[in-house]
Amino acid sequence: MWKADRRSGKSVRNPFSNSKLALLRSNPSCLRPILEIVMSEEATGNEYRQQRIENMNQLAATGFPAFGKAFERTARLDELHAGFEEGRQVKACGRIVAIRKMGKMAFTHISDGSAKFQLMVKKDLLGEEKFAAFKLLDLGDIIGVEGELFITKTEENTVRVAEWTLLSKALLPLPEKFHGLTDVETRYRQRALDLISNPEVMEVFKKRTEVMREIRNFLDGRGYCEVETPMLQQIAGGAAAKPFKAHYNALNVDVFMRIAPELYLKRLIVGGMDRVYEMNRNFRNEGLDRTHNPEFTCLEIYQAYGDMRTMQELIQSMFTHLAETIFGKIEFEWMGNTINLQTPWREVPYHDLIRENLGDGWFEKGLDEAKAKAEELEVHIEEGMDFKQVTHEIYDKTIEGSLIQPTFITRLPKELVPLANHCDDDPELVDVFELIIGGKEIAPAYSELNNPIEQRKRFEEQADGNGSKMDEDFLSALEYGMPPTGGMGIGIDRLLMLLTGSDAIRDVILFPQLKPRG
RNA sequence: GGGCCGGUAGCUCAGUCGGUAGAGCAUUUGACUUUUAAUCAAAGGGUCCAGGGUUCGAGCCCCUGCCGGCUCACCA
Repeated sequence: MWKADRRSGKSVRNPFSNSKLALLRSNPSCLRPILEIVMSEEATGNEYRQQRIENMNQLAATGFPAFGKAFERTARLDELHAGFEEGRQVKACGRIVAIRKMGKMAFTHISDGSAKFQLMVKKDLLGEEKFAAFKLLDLGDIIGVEGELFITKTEENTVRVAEWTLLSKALLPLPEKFHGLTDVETRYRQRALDLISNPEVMEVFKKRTEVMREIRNFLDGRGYCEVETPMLQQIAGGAAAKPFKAHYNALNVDVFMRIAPELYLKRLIVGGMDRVYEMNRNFRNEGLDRTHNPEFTCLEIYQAYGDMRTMQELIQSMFTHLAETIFGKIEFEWMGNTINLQTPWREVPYHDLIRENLGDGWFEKGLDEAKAKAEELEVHIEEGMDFKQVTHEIYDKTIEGSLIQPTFITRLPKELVPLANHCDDDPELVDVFELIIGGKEIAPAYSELNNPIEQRKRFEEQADGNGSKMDEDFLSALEYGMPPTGGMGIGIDRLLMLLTGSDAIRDVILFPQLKPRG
């Protein structure tokens, strides 16, 4: 009777194979759960899930309940490999990621996210019942085992299993073992599956954790103090970007997810916190592509009595430190280029870079000549752009992307960077750098503007008559006096793309933003 | 937003000229005590992204939509 699936009318397999019948004979009470499932109208799902539920019930009936309790292991699997010692009795656990069953023995690989480890299960060691039950395990199940370490003929570290227990039953099948999960959409939507079946993905995210920890170590070691400033802001300042909007009921005010922590960190500098940094999420209500996610992680650092040069030294030391301590190398492959982080990095003033690429006489040219050159380079120029804007457009579209090795662009025109101090020798230029690596902007740094009158003026220009956007609290903080300050912002996700050789920001963010599935 | 490409079994992918829906892995059954993409034999498994249209007949051709990838543009 259980052969008939009422829903489809199709036949289903007889769940009672010979080996299973052997189990049933020894414990007839296990018939009940099997029948409940097989006969149940609720028994839905695909063939695999159905099969695994049957296996689960048979395991439960023979003394292996499907969802166990905490398991005290001797060590994690990577530690087990590291401290391998033949003959040692150990307890180990993990998810079954490969299984090779034979008549009276089986080999299995378990993985706990740190490493894989081979298990050998033999009938004569376990006894008939426990061995038969072991053969009911499915790929993906999580088990704990106890046994002796030894090395196989093929010289692989292995546990000879004397006891085992089921810790968690996997009801859904894992992706194919050889190709893993490659469907990009499924990988992002079901990151857990991605992590289980693609070890290199796990590796990237472990590196992410290490990098963030090491950044903190590095900065803490230099006396920088990590702080947390508001994510919910009533005025979204510190950058020019569209914010996400929310409403705070208790105060009946609209609030914004922050687009940058800058204005709060500067308040702390005013308050006397000498060296501060914040490494956390920013939110920008903008497009989504290979290098942009609406929430992204940014490291902002401010140092009182410093300037752009302070930041220049800091970022070179920090990046090479990360490269050497975490990755053990100084060269990285990224987006088809080899990038060498060996310091000192090249520094070139903006105007020199332009002349280098567009000719010595570039800044003597007129607007029409510049536009003609833009056209020649297939750079689109908007109506009404002036000479500086045309120049910058050409820079943006053709020069920046060609700077593969780390390059500091300095002495930018003040129009491009409204929140920085001007250069001592030229009020038209600002004392900043933009760090370009692999043709991508990685970090800007400023000698911060600390003149409150000038700051107010620039805010007013930026707000364009919309007074409600002015952060008056910040301006009055500045009026109490902010020391000369060096500041820098580093896009952590992009840094991680570089260090891990990832081409897409989604590959370094665990749960990237996706459209809802229709 | 524009252009191009894609969505077929749990996974990875084929699918010819429009004519019975295919393979490998996985699953099930049988064999198997040193395997490791185990092996050997057999079997089962499909909302061909969705909805329309053309046609005697559509996975395939046409239209619309959804989701994704690449790319260009925009925004910063």
